[in-house]
Amino acid sequence: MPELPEVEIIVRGLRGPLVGRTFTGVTVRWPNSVKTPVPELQATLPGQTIEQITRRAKYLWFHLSGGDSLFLHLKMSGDLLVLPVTEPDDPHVRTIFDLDNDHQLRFKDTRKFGRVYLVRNPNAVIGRLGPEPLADDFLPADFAALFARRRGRLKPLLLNQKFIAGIGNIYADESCFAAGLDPRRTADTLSADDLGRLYHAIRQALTAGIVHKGASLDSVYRGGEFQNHFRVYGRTGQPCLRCGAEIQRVVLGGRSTHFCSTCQR
DNA sequence: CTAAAATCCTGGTGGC
DNA sequence: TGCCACCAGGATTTTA
Repeated sequence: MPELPEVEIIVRGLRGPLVGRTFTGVTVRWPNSVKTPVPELQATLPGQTIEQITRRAKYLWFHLSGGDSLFLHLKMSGDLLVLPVTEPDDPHVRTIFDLDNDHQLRFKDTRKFGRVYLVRNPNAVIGRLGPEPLADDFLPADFAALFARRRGRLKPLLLNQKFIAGIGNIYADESCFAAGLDPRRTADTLSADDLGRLYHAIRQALTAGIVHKGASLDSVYRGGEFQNHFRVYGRTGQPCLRCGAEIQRVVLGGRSTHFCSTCQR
C-alpha cells in the first residue's frame, strides 16, 4: 500500500534517527524477503555508516559509507521501526538491523511481501524504473512523450513502474478522477489536453498525499490522514463528490479500480 | 507489443 | 460460535 507519498514521509522521518549511524549486525528471520545472499549481507553490511537516505519510486535507498546501497521496499504491509534493543519483540518483524547506539532498525512486515537488497551497483535494483513524477525536471512534454506509441489501458500504464515510477492503486485512481479520465481508456485515445490534465492531476495527487503525511491504510498507521481525502478510492457505491452518481468498481490489470462514469470519460 | 493470470503472503471479513 | 472461502495488492513472471 505505501506509495510514493507514504515512502517519502517514511524516508524523511528516518533521516534524523539513522543518518550517521553505523550498522553493526543483521538478523534475517524471513530469508525469502532478502534478495542478497544472507551470508553476503551479514558480511558486508556491518561497519558501513548510513550517509544519506533517499527515495526512488517506492524504494527506500540507504547510501552507505562503503559505497554500497541498501534498498528496502515495503510493498503491501511493510513498516520500519527504530527502537532501543530493550524494546519487546514483535512476531511480524522479519529483519533486524543492529545499530551502533543500542538501537535497531526493525523491518516489520505482516504479509512478507517486503524486500531487502544490498548491492554495489544501485542500477541492479532501480535501473529500469520510469521517471519520478515529482522531479523538478519532469515536464508536461516529458509526460506526454511517454504515451507515444503506447496502446495499453490508462490505469495499468500508471501502475507500471517502468512507465512512470511511484504511483500505486490509490494515487492512480485519484489522479484519473481529478483529470476526468476513464481509467479504461487506451493510451492512444488521449488528447494533448487530456495528457496535460493528467500530468497536473498526478502531481497534485502525490503532492497532496505528502502534505497530508500519506494515507494510513491496511491496518498500518503511519500518522498520515490522506485517506480522509479520497474522492474515489474505496468509495464503491457511494455518491461521487462532484456529481452524485454512484462510484463504480471494475478490475483492471488485476487491480480494483474506482471511478465515476459520469465525471470520467 | 499488450494483457491477463499466476505468484508470493497473512489478517480481516462475510456467509452460512 | 466456528469454519472456510475470499479479498486486498506491488512487482515480477508466465502464458497467451
